[in-house]
Formats: sequence, structure tokens, C-alpha cells
Amino acid sequence: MKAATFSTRDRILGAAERLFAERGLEGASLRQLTAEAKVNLAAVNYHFGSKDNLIAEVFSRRLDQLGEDRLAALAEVRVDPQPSLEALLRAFVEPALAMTIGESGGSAFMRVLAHAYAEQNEQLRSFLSERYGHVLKTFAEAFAAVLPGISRETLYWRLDFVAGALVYAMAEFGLIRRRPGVSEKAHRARAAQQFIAFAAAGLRAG
Amino acid sequence: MKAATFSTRDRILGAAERLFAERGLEGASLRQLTAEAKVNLAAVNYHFGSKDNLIAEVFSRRLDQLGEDRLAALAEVRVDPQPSLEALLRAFVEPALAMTIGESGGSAFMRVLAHAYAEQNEQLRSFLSERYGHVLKTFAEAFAAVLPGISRETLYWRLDFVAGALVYAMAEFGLIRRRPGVSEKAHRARAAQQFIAFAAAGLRAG
DNA sequence: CTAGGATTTAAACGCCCGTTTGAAATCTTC
DNA sequence: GAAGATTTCAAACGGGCGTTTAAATCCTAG
Repeated sequence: MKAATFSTRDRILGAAERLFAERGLEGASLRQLTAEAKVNLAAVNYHFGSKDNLIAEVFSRRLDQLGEDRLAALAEVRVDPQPSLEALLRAFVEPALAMTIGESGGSAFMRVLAHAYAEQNEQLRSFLSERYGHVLKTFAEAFAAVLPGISRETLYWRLDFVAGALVYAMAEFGLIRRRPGVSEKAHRARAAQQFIAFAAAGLRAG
Repeated sequence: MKAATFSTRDRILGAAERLFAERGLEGASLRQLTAEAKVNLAAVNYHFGSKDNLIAEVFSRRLDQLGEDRLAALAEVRVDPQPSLEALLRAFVEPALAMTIGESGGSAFMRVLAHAYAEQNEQLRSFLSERYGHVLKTFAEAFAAVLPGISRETLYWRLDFVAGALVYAMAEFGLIRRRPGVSEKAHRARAAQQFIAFAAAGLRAG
């Protein structure tokens, strides 16, 4: 545990993500957070100005990365002029899954996101759509191209359902838990496979 | 506004549901709550013992009712010895939708539920599965009966996805908002129709 | 009508919160 | 290695939190 190899700022961000996920944005206090990061209480206000700014920074870091990864995966899929619906879904889902297994936080950030949704914070919501809307729009176009028989309204409803199921699944809200014998990686791979089959069928619905 | 026609206890429960949904279980304070209910601060602890007990009571009231309604709807559908998957889904979805439009709180309680999920409170989670697990189990059996080709594992995954999409849709997290001209009732009916088509296709997936 | 239990009330309890402060320590730069 | 900027630190600030208390009020049964 060489925490000292990370800067104060980075240690705060890491601890913030972990604790926000565990206890929610309001539930995680700066005192808990700075203790976990082994950093002085005042450091948050020194480096970020306020707790709210810290929250915004946590979201920006992750969502910018996730958006880039998703668009990159989509571009790769689109090398094929007529990609399958499943391939498009994979481009959407796998960067999110990779984020939740690749990092120390596990599914932490997805729970932060779920909290944010549940808190119905309008400020945060508009921040998200401003910062991230173009990614969803690009994917919506791509889905529309491979689902020619579907009205725009129906497509948007179904994308909403897909997003809901994905957050729910990735935050591990559901009944299904990873069994002791199964590695987290294998569990996630299974989740992705199940999810893509389910979502593809739902999007294609009669 | 004749608040006085409701008992102190009932006014607390009503205000609690509204505020918990707006601000989360931790975000809503007893001072805000008792002010909204036009009730003395100490009344919560007098009538419920603690804030935690009040939270449990809010969940119990709603979930007991929802569980009963869903099982009643399921029983009705099962009069037909070979009900359609869509009919089973309707029995699952419509009591939930009816709850969110019938009451003053709108989609309030669903957001309370989403908060609870996001908070990953183990105590609450086991409370939910203890109190509510039999309803989900009964539905799982019914779904299994009309989806003979599907393994148990796959069925559980898909039910998880369905639950996630439903909570997400009902809490109005998504991009789709009710348009000014459309009544809430009509909006919900459209949501139910879209959701059932999507979920049925997803459950049947190849 | 009145005694006694149920309810409501105002006030206070100790605790944790986010933020601010000004001094100490640590890095930079010449 | 001194000067100056950056970063860390302990301490304190005012304020909101859930809960408890004891007195005041209301209700009801004898």
C-alpha cells in the first residue's frame, strides 16, 4: 500500500468514487472521505473548492472516458457498412463493463450513477445530457439504421429500457449475485452475453 | 386543504413518502418532513420510534399493497390455463403503474425504491426479499411455464433486466418525458404498452 | 365532572456536517 | 540557501441532524 505514490488530488478522487458508490453522494462525508484517502480534511476544499465540485469532477472523469471508449468501439463496428444489432449493442455495453471490472472500484461508479438518477438532481441531469448527450444520439442513429421498421418514438422508449436494465445489471442491484467459484471477469462476461441477447430481442420486438 | 381530516400518523406517512422520493432517505430530514406534515418534530419519534422505523413503515405499506395487487392480477390471468407471456407481464406491470398514477405522489415511491437499491443497504435488501420474495418467485414460476425453452439461469438474468428497466421507466429517470399535451394517464398507458412489447420480446429472445 | 392515559408541544441534548482560517511545512526557483 | 509560492495541517465556525425530556394539552371512561 504505497498511497504516497499518488498525489493528494488523485487519492481524494479515488476515495470519493469508492465512498460515493457505497453511501451515496450525500451519505459520504468529507471526513470519512479524507480519512480513507489519508489526507487532511481541508484538502478537498483546497484542491476542488467544494464538495459539489468534487462530485462534478468524479462524474466528468468517468463519463468522458466512457463516452470516448463507446464512440471508439462504435467506429470500429461501423467499419462494416451493415453491422448487426448485436455488434452495436456490444459497442455500447462492453466499454461500460470494462470500466466496472478494470478498475479497483468494481461496480462502484455505476452505483454512483444510479444514486444520481434517483436523486433527480436537475442540475446534475442537465450536466449529464450536455456532456454526454452526443454519445447517446450517435448510438440512437446507429440503432435506427439497423432497425428500419421502428418509429422514432418507439426506438427512444426502448433505448430508455435498455439503459435502465444496463445500469441495474451493472450496479448489481438484482437478485443474481456472482457465485463464489466464478471469477468477477467470467461473471461479467456472462452478464454481457445475457444482456446483449435480451436487449437485441427487445429492440427488435414485433 | 383540510389536513386536519388526516391523523398525525397518516400525515407523517404521506409527507415521508413525498420527501423521501424527492430527496432520498438520508436527504429528507425529520425537520423538513414534520414541517411539511404540519406536525411537531417529536411526533415522528412518538408514533414510529425512530426515523428508521418510519422508513420501514413507508416501504411496508406500499410493497404489501403492490404484492397483493400483483398476485391478484396474476390469479385472474391464470384462469386461462395457457396464458400468454404478454398477459403475465401485464399482471406484473399494471399494478405498479396504477400505484404511480393513482396516488398523489405520482412516481414518488418508485424513486424511493430506486434510492434504496442504490444505497445497497443490506438490511433493507433482506427486508425486501423476505417480505416480497414470494411474489417474485410466483411470477418466475408463471414465466417459466410459458417459456419452456429457457434455462433457469437465463430466466433469472432476464427477469433482473426486466425489473431494472421497469424501475427505471417508472421513476422517470430516462430521457423520455411526458409531453405537455399528454395526460399522465395516457403517458403511463403508452409506457405500459411499450414496456410489455419490449419485455416480452426480451424474455423470448432466441 | 373529573381522573388518568394518550397526544402534542417547545426546548434542549450531543453529534456530525461542509467550510474557513491562519500558521506550519514543503516544495521551487534563482 | 534564502525568498516566495504551493501545499498541508489542526482547530474552530455556524448550522442541521435524530433523539430525548418534561411540561402542557387533549381525549375518554367511570
